[in-house]
Amino acid sequence: MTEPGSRPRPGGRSARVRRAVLDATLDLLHTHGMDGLTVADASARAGVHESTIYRRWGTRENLMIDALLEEAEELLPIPDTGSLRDDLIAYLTSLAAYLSTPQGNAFDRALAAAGDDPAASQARRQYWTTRHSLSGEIITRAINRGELPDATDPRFTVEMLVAPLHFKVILSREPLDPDLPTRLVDTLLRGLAAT
Amino acid sequence: MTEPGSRPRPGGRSARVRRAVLDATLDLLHTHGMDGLTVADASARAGVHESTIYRRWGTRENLMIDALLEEAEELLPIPDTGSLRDDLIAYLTSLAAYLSTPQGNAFDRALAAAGDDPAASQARRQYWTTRHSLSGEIITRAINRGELPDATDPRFTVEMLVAPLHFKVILSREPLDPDLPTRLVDTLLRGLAAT
DNA sequence: CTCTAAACGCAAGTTACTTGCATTAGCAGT
DNA sequence: ACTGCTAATGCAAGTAACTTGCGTTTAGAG
Repeated sequence: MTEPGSRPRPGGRSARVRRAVLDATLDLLHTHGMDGLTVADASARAGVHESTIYRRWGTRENLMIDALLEEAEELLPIPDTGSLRDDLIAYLTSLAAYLSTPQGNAFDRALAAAGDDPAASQARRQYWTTRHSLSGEIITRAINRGELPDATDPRFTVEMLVAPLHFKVILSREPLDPDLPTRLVDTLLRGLAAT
Repeated sequence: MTEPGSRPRPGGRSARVRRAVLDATLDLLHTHGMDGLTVADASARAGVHESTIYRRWGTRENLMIDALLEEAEELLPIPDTGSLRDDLIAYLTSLAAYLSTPQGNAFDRALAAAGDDPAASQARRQYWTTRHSLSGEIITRAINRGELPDATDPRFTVEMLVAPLHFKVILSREPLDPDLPTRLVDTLLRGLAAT
């Protein structure tokens, strides 16, 4: 055996069940929306018992997060226009568009509503780690082009820009204004005092 | 009668019940934390039936929000030091301190987890309206002192600063670094390009 | 081909939340 | 004060969400 003590079983039935459940969950999310998703429905559609889902994912929120994770990755490509300002505006615009869809909205709110159990914590860590490393490239490239000081913190900078979008989606529940990305980027680049 | 059709009954029993329930809820939040609060416990401690709470508040989250609303107001005073930078840093510091307490943390997460029912929507609107009008004064005063351009949008500006704090509390679940307020304020005031 | 244990199905149980109905108690008008 | 009206509450039964113990299946190692 390769691993002493535990024998994970990634291929075979587990993988089949996982895919079936995630596909069923995505289907239901697309048709009924985030509030219309129940674990019972998802299990029935996946041809799997309800308790299987609860055992693997723990809560409804964790299931939603896992199902929407893959989708989110590919819907948020990292632009590379050669200009820091354009890169940032493009990135924030696609993020705003995603967060305005039912799926993106559901993903953000599920991530916010999920608890601190191990499954949710790991999903959170995984998502933000890959997201930060991807979006951080925009900043790193700008530093290499000489557009930003060497000491610029990629993660801190990106968070200052994306946080207001998430804030409106999750906390104040306001629609995202189309020119919000541009305002955010220009304000941060120029500083407040500039006219 | 003053209002045709409906007769509100603000004084008397309703008010007594409301106070008793909110006090019981706050007590339980302080002792058991946000996850330890159940509607059954709160109702028992308030000497009120469980269904009364569900009828008045609808959900556990709405009850938590309502109970923590008053507390939040007085814990976030608006500083007036005469300097924009100092005002902002002081404000963000007190906000960060509040969000780091179990109560502040619970309040933010309850606000994020609450749904879109009328009760929750109204609580949200009320909270952010008063909060924005209060914190907006920092910006307005700075404009009047000539520290900022006349066209500066108070609400937009404050949101750019507070959003990263809420983001870490709700979405990434990271602790708030003590010098985060200073970094945020200085970055926004000077702009990214500055060294 | 056999053996083992992780993953699953099943069913019963617990907890959270909802709802219809009878009762209580503010408030208005006398 | 006294009386009638009705919103707000208590009570109890019901529904739905979630959990758990146990027997069964099945992927994978030897």
